[in-house]
Amino acid sequence: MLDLFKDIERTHYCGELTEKNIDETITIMGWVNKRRDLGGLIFLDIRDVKGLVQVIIHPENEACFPKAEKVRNEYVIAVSGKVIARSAQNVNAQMPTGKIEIIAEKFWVLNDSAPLPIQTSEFTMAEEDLRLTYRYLDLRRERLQQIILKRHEIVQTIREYLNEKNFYDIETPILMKSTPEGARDYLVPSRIHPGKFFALPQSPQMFKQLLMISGFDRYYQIARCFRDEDLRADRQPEFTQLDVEISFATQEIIFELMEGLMQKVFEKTAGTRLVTPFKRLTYQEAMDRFGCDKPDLRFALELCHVTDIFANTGFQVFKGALEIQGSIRALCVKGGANYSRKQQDELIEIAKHNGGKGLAFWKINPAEPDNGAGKFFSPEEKTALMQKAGAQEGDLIIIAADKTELVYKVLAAVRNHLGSALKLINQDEFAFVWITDFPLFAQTESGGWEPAHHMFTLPMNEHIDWLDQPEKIGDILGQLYDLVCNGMELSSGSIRCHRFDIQNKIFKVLGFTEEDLKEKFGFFLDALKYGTPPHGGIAPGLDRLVMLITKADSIRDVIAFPKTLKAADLMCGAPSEVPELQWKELHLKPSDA
RNA sequence: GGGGGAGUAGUUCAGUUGGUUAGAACGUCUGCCUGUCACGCAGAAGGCCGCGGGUUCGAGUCCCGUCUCUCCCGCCA
Repeated sequence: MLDLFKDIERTHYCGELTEKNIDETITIMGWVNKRRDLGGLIFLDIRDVKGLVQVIIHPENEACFPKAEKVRNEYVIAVSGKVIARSAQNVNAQMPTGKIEIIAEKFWVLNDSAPLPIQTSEFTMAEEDLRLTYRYLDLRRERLQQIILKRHEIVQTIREYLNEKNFYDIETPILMKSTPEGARDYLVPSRIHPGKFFALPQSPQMFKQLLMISGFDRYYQIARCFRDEDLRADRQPEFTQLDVEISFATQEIIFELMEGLMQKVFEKTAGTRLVTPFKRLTYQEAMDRFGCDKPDLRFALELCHVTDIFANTGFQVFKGALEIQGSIRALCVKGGANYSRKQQDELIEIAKHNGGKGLAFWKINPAEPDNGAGKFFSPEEKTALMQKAGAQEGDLIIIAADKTELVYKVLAAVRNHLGSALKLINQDEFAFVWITDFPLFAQTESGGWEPAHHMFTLPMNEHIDWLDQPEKIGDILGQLYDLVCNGMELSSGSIRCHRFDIQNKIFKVLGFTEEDLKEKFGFFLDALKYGTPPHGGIAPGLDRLVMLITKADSIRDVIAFPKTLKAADLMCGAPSEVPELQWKELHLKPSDA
């Protein structure tokens, strides 16, 4: 019953046929998306990557009709026929090709199909595990096809832009040396070197810097990166970054380049004109106003600092925060005085979930001034609080008091929740903001220092001398910057440390011994000695960019073959066990566990 | 490592206080149907109720364990 595939030539894509093709005889190939058999007349919706078109098979056509009666959904067929206009009452306004249809003249069944284990219509969506097990079928879903094609478009636009700006696309190794940077490495055992391992790159960081030293002054790569950490809705173990590095770069040069890139990408692929230059916030400003370094600027709702107002408070919770040198900060919800107990409890849950102990609430209600935490506030405190928060009758004030770090975290989470709960967010907006002036180092629990972002960053010029002053280390700001959009960290970058002496000092602050340095970074420190140009770069996360543009809420939707939250590939069954012979060849022994 | 949600037909789900033969829709199969487009009508097949224990006269339902998917915290320079 199947026809051999020969001497058939596709002339058009289904989804690209329009009224311009009327009266043409064309040949399409694709999948039977839907069969509607009326007994004496059969309609087939044929699908290809460009879309759907309706084919009619009349019973008078004795060559086609018996075949069309036998086809089922997802059979692969080819049809030749004439494109005709649909009569007015038969136009389907929901369908892009709904004004035309094809009268079948020749009909080939190229392949059959077993009934699908998952439904791919827009009306039902299988559970995640099944979708991932049959990913190649889930990818037939219109929405996913559109995203994957959009991703292609975005990548093409990026390449076009960077090529125009004289950037070179250079590949860097996937098998590289394990280095003690942030995340856990994916390791690959070496057969030829017993007991030794390659690591998959967490990013091509060192290679791109080495390329600057070689003289390729403008580099980019659509680079796959690997991190063996726990997953999230926006985190996969392997993901893609647009890796960019520029010699003789300043922060301003990089900002301008990225603003131009985003503008072009959003204009071409999202149909949105972005306003540049983007807003800028220093890290400290972002923390003070929004409680986090990736604020969603699509809505206002800012934190306010009210520690001073409660310097002499009698309220135990606030007192406790003051005693541990913490702070008291507030959010003012306009018109929030009608917030129910249940809604307040919901916010408290969010606070607890983020490590907080709770929240204090006070509704601005002159008839009942002592509601909520208000009964612990003096009249002066109330006046000052209202003034500082810009609150008026009918508003709700939400207060967190704790270690400052925790207060930020809790209120940032509450703020984000309120943003969507109170529908303050314009879903069509893209609110870009640069976050700058990050601290270079962060204190570890044991009192040492670790890189706040990464260890190859140049401190602010005026802070370079502080590397020699232990008491100043925590105050050193780096030439670091993040590009944030709608509360999502889209890119991270920095001006790198091009001088051997400074880089060496940074490593010392981080507590590397001479031996460590030689062993882990010897080649890199060596390279810095041989004429390293000042340079810097940035690495936008491609997956997140695609999520943003396609409004996908899971990173799985923007990657053709993603992994589950446990970093497994359900379709091929990876990771998998391997024969004992392979263990031996790789000089590995099964663990006792 | 920790916390929440979910797991019942091929798929999405319902399943009351623990009580006869576990239901619906979609899909599949059969028949009818010449303008359908989530086609319609009539009928049929289809179940290890995730898995393993336990309580009980009796478990999809209660208890314990375990696996998987998912969301979040930790983690992710």
